[in-house]
Amino acid sequence: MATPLQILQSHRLRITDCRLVIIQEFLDKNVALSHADLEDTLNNKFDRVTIYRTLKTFLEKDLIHKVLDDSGATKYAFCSHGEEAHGHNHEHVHFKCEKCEETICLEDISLPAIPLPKGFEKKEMNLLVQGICEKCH
Amino acid sequence: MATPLQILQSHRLRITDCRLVIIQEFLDKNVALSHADLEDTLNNKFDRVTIYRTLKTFLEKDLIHKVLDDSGATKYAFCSHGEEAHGHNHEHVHFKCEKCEETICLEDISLPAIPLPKGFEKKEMNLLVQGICEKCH
DNA sequence: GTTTATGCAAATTCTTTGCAATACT
DNA sequence: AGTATTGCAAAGAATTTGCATAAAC
Repeated sequence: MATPLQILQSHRLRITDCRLVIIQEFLDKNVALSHADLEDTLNNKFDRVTIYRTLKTFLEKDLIHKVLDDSGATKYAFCSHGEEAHGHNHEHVHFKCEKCEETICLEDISLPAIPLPKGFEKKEMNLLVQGICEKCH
Repeated sequence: MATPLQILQSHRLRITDCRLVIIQEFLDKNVALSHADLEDTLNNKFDRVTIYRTLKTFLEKDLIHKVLDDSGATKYAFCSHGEEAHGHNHEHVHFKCEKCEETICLEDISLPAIPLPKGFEKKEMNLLVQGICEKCH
């Protein structure tokens, strides 16, 4: 289990407070987080803009990935360690609870192959399941 | 095949130019459209706000549904006729092309059941496949 | 010392709200 | 006539950009 420091180092990113704290957040909460979520939690410790730029950098370095959401807010989740290991796993299954609004990655669930029409080439698949989560039942 | 007029009537919505034209757009282009897409096509024929409100109304009446997208823009697609017939089909498969950026509904493809962990209850499923579409190959 | 990240201000874009005028039934 | 929809103005989110300061390497 890598630490925030190790994660930054292995991605050749400069070590800064903001980056360390945001990675820690993703590791602690195991849910998808939006910019607003982070801003709330970090409670003005860092500038709004810095958080945006940190997320952008992490996205570019494949440290986090976008999580689909129909609420309009862009959410991000930490890329799991399996993904880091062998390049990238472009199959994501997420579950969003309609009550608590939390989105979690269902990492153990693998997506079956989808038979695409002729001429279509798949690069990435994202499945979003919405419903009621275990905690809210 | 229902006309825009018939569609509005069957949903007990008032017949207005903006609504007719937007439904026609959805029927013509068979792709998911964002507010900006509509604004561009309708080229200032209707106010920005009116388009927002029309989309909201159509969403509430289940005439259109949100299409997941990781670009930040909210996209909408017309609900197919099958859906209208028996309430609502909450399983959507969409394909988004990374080149032309178009998103189409793959209506014929059905989603396999996903085995969720205990305590999770599924209400809706959305699969977004990204890659290269037939036209862009 | 050089490069990169941060904070602040401000600009853009996206979306919603209030209200009077207009169109629909 | 009565109710719902539209357009305009303006407010409110969400996100991006520029630039000087500060921190990382």
